[in-house]
Amino acid sequence: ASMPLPEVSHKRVVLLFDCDCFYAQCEMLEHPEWRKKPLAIKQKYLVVTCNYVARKSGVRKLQSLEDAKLRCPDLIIVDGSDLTKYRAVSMRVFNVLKRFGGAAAKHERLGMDEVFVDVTRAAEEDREDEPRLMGHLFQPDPAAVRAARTLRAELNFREAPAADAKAEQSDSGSEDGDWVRDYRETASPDDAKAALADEQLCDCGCQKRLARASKIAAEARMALFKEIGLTVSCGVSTSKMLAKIAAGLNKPNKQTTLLPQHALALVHALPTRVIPGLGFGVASALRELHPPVFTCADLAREGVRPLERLLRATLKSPPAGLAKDLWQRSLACDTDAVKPFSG
DNA sequence: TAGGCTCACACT
DNA sequence: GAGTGTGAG
Repeated sequence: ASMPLPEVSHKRVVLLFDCDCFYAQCEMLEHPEWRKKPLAIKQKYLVVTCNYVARKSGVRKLQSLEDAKLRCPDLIIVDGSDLTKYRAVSMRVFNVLKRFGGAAAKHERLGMDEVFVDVTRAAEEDREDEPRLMGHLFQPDPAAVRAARTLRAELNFREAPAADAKAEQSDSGSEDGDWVRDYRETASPDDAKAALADEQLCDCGCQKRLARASKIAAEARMALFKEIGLTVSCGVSTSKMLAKIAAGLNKPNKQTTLLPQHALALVHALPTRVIPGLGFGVASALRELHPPVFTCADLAREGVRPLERLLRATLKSPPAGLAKDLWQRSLACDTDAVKPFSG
């Protein structure tokens, strides 16, 4: 190991709110009669998004209109090239979310349909002894846990959650029944038990902070539904990357918590494209390598120096430090801060 | 040296 | 597609 291995503290708590099929939901707000019908939003000749009824028929994002109509002859198609309506709803979403996480929270917009919220401070406040975890908890299977352990050992990478000074201080499921379950109940008994299993406890207090954050997430999602009528998926974890990946695990209209001690078991087998900042170009170049680099574990084993060479060969002018950042993220370590007022 | 501009690239 | 944001130069 030639490069300093990533430092992982679990002190931050980051939420990612991701509006389900955003443009389609905006249209359904104006046309409730479309809610139970297959609906696609087009720009030029492409379906840019579609509701979950349409997805059941095989309609997909960025599919040609032709394909979509073949798969779903009764598809309702709306032109979405005028974005003004969507921008307005997007700002309403952002303004609702700004009320959550307390005065110290930071909110960052990503495109029109995603918002990161750093709720570290609110999650630290110790007003509830045993906060209940809301929504889903990601649980790696034993094989994935073993694979992550092997990868860590290979790279001599020790997770060091020994808290630093700061942390130490302290379906379209839009039917009503679904709502009550997802917002009002805690995680399933199995999830809750797993969260408290001795071997999975981390002594820095991240479980409690994430559980508190999961409650904030549930309250915010409830507010978005009541005040705007939108369903969102949410990821709860300790970095932007992990929150984003977590949000994708249960969709639509669900929230998922990812404990940092489970992150590598989830990330190691995923394609390199899950790493923020690693786009189509770099991912393709990585696959051309011999042996090819497909997964985050492949990239982690590759190391920083080879990645630097590949970036120089692939990109016109690779930003300084990009190789190191991407490599650290391949080990589920993402230090990118939530940047406030990005919208 | 600070700003403004374009470009490539990534993100939705 | 229809944008926005970022870093390099």
